[in-house]
Amino acid sequence: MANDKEVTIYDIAKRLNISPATVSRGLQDHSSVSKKTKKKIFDEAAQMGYRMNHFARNLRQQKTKTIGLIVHELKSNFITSVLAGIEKVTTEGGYDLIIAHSSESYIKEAANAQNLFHKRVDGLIASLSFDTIDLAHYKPFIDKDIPVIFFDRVEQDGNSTVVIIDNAKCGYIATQHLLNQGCKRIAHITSSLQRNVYSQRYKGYLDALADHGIVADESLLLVSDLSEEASITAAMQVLQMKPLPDGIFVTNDFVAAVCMRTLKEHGVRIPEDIAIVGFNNDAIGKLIEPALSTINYPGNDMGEIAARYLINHLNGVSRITQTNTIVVRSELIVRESSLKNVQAPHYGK
Amino acid sequence: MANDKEVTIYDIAKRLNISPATVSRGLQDHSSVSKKTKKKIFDEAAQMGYRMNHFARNLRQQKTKTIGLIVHELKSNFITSVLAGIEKVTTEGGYDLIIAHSSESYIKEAANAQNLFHKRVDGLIASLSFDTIDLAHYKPFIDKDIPVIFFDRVEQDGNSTVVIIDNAKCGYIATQHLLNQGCKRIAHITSSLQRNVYSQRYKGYLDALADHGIVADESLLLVSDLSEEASITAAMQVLQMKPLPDGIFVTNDFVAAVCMRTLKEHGVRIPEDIAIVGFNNDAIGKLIEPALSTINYPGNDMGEIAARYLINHLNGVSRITQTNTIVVRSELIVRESSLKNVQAPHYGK
DNA sequence: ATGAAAGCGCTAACAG
DNA sequence: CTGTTAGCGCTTTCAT
Repeated sequence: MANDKEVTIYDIAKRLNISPATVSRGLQDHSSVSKKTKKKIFDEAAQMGYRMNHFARNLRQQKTKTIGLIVHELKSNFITSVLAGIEKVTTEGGYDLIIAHSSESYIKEAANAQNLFHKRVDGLIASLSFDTIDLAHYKPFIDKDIPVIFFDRVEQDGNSTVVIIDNAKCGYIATQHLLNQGCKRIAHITSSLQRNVYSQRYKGYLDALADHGIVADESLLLVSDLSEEASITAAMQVLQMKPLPDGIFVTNDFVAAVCMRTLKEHGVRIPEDIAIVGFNNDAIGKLIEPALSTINYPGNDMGEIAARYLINHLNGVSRITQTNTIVVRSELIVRESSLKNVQAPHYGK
Repeated sequence: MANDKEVTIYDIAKRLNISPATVSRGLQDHSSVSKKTKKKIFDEAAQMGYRMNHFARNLRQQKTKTIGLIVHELKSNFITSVLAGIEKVTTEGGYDLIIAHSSESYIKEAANAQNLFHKRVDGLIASLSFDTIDLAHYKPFIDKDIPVIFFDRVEQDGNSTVVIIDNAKCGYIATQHLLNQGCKRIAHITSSLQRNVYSQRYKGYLDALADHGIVADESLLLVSDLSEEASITAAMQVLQMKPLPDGIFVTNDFVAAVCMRTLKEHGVRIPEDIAIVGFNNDAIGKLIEPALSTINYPGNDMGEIAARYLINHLNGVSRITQTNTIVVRSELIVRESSLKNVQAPHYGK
């Protein structure tokens, strides 16, 4: 039975001796169709194995019921969590999701944006690449009133709706925690300061130092990409520092884990010699030794929130422009890697 | 300029004083349109900001240019790799990807399959859930000649095209490696033996034992889900075993890492007391101590291969039915967690 | 090499 | 509450 003709509303209409319009309305549960006919329609549709043709509908309605997602990288715990959250909400809302990833490249990001624009997504969710320097490639969406929501890595120009955490605050509390542990000389390993997430965390770090009357030392700032190699390099640079730092705030748990390994291989004791705080609360944090203190923030929720806002906007439930910045909760999780003088607690286990 | 009317081929045709049909052909680079007109068409299209309406095209052609993907879980390093591979190939091929995840539930998997069927995907790629016991929900696809490719977690009934690794061989070499290290009493921590991947690995484990003249001890087999809690429980069960095993083959790196942590907390030395081999080559393997020996296999490639086969089939380049089983390479990576008596090498670093 | 015309399946005025 | 009708934008015979 491979090549059955598809069943259309006309076929249903014919069998029931009613008009296709009524079938269409019935299928949409339109209020102006009698219960009886509706039931007949649904039964017949099920019986005949009817499947809606979304293309005809979309063509007619000029809607795609599709949301585009642009991420900088798929192979990331954080992004995967966000994705899961988005997928949940969009599926519930009856939207399809087209995913594009830019591998941290501005060029690819722009190409993806263009592609999704041509595919006519109803809305877009995006997180920026490392080297994305402007938002020009999103302009076609803005011009056509297609809503765009950025999350995590965003440009805070006040013109776009963004879902973020308070990165400055996180940087502050992470650094403050290290200071409270008695650290006096705290290094910061991070990534491109062009991206808000990293520059804000850096700002929080600087503010915390300042509030503790410590003059920031630029040579303690290490910028790199987030690869394993770069992380090893960063750790080696730390080892060269004289005097050695007594604390490091790292912008990413994976990088922190690699650094810790490298430092330990060179005889550095953690946290006694150097205390470490990471960022993201990845699963590895609880598996390495000592367990990694980190900043926890809910990727899943961020995805759900971004998607929910977008869909509400599309459904006319709420207007996006009214809420420009959504800040999601975040918190410090203290584990052994940063506890200099106290008995290790068992948070987050 | 938010509400410009969309540019259609009619608009282009009017401006150029040619017929829409010619524009359509020109845009498709059809051979029966002169170079000159083609150029004019392309220029005008670009100039006017024309975007193809995929719905009209799909409606007309009765194709969706969309591929469905059903996975058991998104938050998995392996799945993410596969996804990245699939995304790459489908994007290159001009296909959209609709992703659905079943959270390891047969019910949800079936619902997702139905949904994608109604959305009329041109093809489907799927990996089965834990408790999926039959393939009935894929029957509508088969009946309509919609190609389905399974990967990793599959049902090898000989009727479907599958992309897999040789799990039995992997189980064999992992176990053999432990035996070669002098292990005599090897436990196996795995998951639902209903799924091919786990049952095959178990088979490999049994075969290796048999080939070394060791009688398998059922009490050394621990089946659980792959959660952190279950992994701790499994480790505790190992600790109860008398005598203690001297090796464990674990079906998943994360589970292995959690087990290792738990065992170490209870004073077990690894690899001296118990040698451990994991599976998947996750990033954590290189970050925990001792570094985890594991089986490496290429998720990315599996994704690319599955997607490529599907697309080739859809494009009529090759017929799927001719190649029923594609086995992807896999290998043992030896690290410190399994090296009982030799100096630790630095493989896989 | 180009044009005319029909139709993919659905929805939304409008009319009753 | 139901039917009639037109049209969304594209492709594709069939003609020329």
